[in-house]
Amino acid sequence: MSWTQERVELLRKLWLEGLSAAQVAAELGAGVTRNAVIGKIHRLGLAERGKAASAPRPRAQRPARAAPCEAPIRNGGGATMVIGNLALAVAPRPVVATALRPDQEVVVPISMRVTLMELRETMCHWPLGDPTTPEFRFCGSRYEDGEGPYCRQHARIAYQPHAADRRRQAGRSGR
DNA sequence: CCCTGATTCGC
DNA sequence: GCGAATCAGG
Repeated sequence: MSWTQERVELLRKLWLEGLSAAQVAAELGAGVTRNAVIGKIHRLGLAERGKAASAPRPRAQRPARAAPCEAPIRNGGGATMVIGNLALAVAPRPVVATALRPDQEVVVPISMRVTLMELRETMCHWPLGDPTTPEFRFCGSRYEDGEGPYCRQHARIAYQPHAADRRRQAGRSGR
């Protein structure tokens, strides 16, 4: 994602409105980190934002560059989705490939949806919407009992057998 | 632990 | 120019 004129405008607007760098990054959508926002803010000369940020600090020597981390590959064939510098480990097939039937739809009130920055370990990690748009959110519901990465409703969907497996199963066991 | 902005420097 | 890694701090 590059800094197009529109994106720079949105950045400037949100930043001057007082949003934090992380909040601005979340609004700009997946692939934009708060570091990217801060870097751009400085290059644009917007760092002041009226307020004196903090006392001048001497230095911050940058240590040797860390080795690039490997793309996460998890238990038995999860996929990896890479958006910009963000690598999302997608759980194995039941989660990624399960199609929702109408009666399985889980309606998550907009009020309880959260951005990536708002997502906490204790919140449901079920993705909602297109990760490449600023509207992308996570479910954000609290777990029922401190288990798994999903709330009860989404866990039901996530861990049910894949549709193809259900068909195969049905074919095997008769009918 | 959560978060904030600032800075350096390899790319 | 870009932004990850890191720092310093609340």
